[in-house]
Amino acid sequence: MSTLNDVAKLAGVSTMTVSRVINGSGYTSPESRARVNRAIAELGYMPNVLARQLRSRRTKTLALVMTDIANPFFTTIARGVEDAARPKGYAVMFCNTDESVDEELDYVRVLIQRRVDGVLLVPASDSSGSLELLKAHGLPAVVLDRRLRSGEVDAVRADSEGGAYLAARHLLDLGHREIAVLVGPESVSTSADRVSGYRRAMLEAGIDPGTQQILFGQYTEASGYEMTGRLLAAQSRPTAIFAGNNFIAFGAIQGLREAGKEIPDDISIVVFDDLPQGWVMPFLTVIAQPAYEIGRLAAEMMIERLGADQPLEPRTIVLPCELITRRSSAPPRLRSAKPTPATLNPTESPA
Amino acid sequence: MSTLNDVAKLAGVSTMTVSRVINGSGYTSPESRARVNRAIAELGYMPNVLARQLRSRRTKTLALVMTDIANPFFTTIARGVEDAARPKGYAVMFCNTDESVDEELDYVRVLIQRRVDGVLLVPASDSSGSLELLKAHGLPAVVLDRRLRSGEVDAVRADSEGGAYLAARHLLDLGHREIAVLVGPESVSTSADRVSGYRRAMLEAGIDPGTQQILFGQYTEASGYEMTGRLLAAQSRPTAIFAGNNFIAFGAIQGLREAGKEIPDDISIVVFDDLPQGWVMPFLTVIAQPAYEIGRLAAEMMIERLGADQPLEPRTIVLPCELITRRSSAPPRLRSAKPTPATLNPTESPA
DNA sequence: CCGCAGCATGTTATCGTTAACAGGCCGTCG
DNA sequence: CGACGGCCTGTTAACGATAACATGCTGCGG
Repeated sequence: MSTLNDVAKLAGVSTMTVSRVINGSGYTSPESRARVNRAIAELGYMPNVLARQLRSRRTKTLALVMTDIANPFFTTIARGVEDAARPKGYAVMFCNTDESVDEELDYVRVLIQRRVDGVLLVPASDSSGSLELLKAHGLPAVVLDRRLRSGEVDAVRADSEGGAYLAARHLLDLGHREIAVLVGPESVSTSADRVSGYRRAMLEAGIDPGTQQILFGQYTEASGYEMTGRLLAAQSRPTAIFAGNNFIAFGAIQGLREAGKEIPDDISIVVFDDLPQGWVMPFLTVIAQPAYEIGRLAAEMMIERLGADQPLEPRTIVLPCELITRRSSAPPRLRSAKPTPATLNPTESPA
Repeated sequence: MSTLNDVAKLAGVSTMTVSRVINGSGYTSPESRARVNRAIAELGYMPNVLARQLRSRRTKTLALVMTDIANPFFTTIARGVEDAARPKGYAVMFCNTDESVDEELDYVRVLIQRRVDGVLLVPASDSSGSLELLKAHGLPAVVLDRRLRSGEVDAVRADSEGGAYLAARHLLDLGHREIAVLVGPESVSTSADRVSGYRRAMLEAGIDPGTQQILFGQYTEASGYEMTGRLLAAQSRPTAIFAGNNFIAFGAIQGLREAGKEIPDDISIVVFDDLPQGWVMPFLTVIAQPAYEIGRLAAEMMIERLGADQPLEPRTIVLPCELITRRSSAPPRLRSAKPTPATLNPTESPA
């Protein structure tokens, strides 16, 4: 494996001249450039990225640490990150924590050891210590998707409270008065915020949220299924469900189907998070988050910070959500007419 | 960010002693160990992986370059690779080429520059030059899934010829005499081999493969759909289809459904590649490849080679495929009894 | 008492690159 | 003519770790 030095010898110049030609930095004569390029071609020289990174103290690498790489919401964020980072010469490492604080810390340690330039973090918990660890080693971070108590850090997220308000508002407008809520862990800000937004809409409509079923669980299909079971076993009979994310919705739909409930005839459902083509997409009424934008903006924020001469003040960006009305929500108790076959109707196998 | 040197100073020893304590190499007294560990804890020291890798000339990193990261066959291989590599202290970089030779070469160049220890490659083509480039820079490679003309390299793959033979044999045993074949590009060895195995079975059964429809396309859903269209437009009327991989099968199923063909009543289908739970899985008769094993063995082969004192001879491992009979294949023209609802019946939304 | 093996530690050079600084040459301007 | 600024190149010293070798101590056998 040839080195800068080999190239320099062959071209009859110093290593610095070779380095300057390769990086296009400093002054080089057209003549040197030609000789160096010829030598590079002849040797099939490839720069050693490790040495470069060690010396320059920059790896041109960002990391995206997220809680569930199987969730289209996060893969969409990942695409946004990558699309913003690549053109600026940054590589991206993707890390999956499965909502585990320990995994998150393990990854953060690895990232520090690899000297990534910055970390984009979807925190598994408010108190993992990851941010402190990063700060202690001088790595900048941007927090994605979730709020943290400490505001001393860049953050990009969607307006969960506002989105949930839209969802509840939509169901109220349709005439629903008993609206159950199924969300993730109470300790995760998105859950809390989505419940807040829901509460605000209910209060505005003159309904006491205390009379409603609000269940906290996990952001998983299994948990959605289980919560739906509890919902249906209870006394009250909600005419609509607000599902806190797409996976909870899958579980809920499965549970409702098994219980013989038709959507939206027997029960309406509105979901936080849209889904890409090929999933259950054309059916569900959703609150769409600008996932791609969240990823893109977070990466841009990070890169801007890395390029800044002096330390920047922490910034927070909150993006609005959008209600997309489809066929899973309708006025309550529409027992007479059946506008659609009313089952899930998944037309295509995913590909 | 503290360094070995900082730790050494604080502990009152030399950097080498610290290095030895951290790596557990050479002799160290319990006393030094204690002092060093205390200093490490106090400083929150984390080793600089870049410097370590540069000096030791090993990155403890493998790369898996594959042609379609969305295909469960390859993600299963990836799991096998990771599970074999992790316990031995190797990290794995995953690279997706989308069957493009240019992307493949780009990745190979990046991997050389990053000085990965070895590359596991699913070649996009027989003649990309990737292997030559790797060899020129002294990086060992293992070729996965596909045959290459040059046999001078480690290789792990499934027995496509034998698997295809099983598939054809199965359909012949059911009584089919007109069996169409839809596969990927003729230039990819797996396509060629699957057609060979099919041919052998047909000849054995006294049928001239020349009378059959054998279509080459891409290993994609779109191509499967398109080829199925051509199939149905032709004169001959196959009673069975042998699909060269899972995505081709998806396209074919879609095409058959649109043409009003029921599976397996009107037409049987056998597919190369099994699918994980949650897909169309419990329905399709498949030739299952030991994907996980392919990945695991390839990684083990590579790690063995990296640890060997002297150069090893190139080795090739070919693993057998398995026929798993399910509901998509049946005797031809069973118009009378309908044992199943006979449509695809996808029960669950994927999660 | 000497030599040698086993333990423990330190010194020096190096991995391959770039940052920082130091010229040297040429032309131009005061 | 000397100073100065734009070009071009080279030298030296890192970046943070480990390989290789050197050294010094202890205890044991001959």
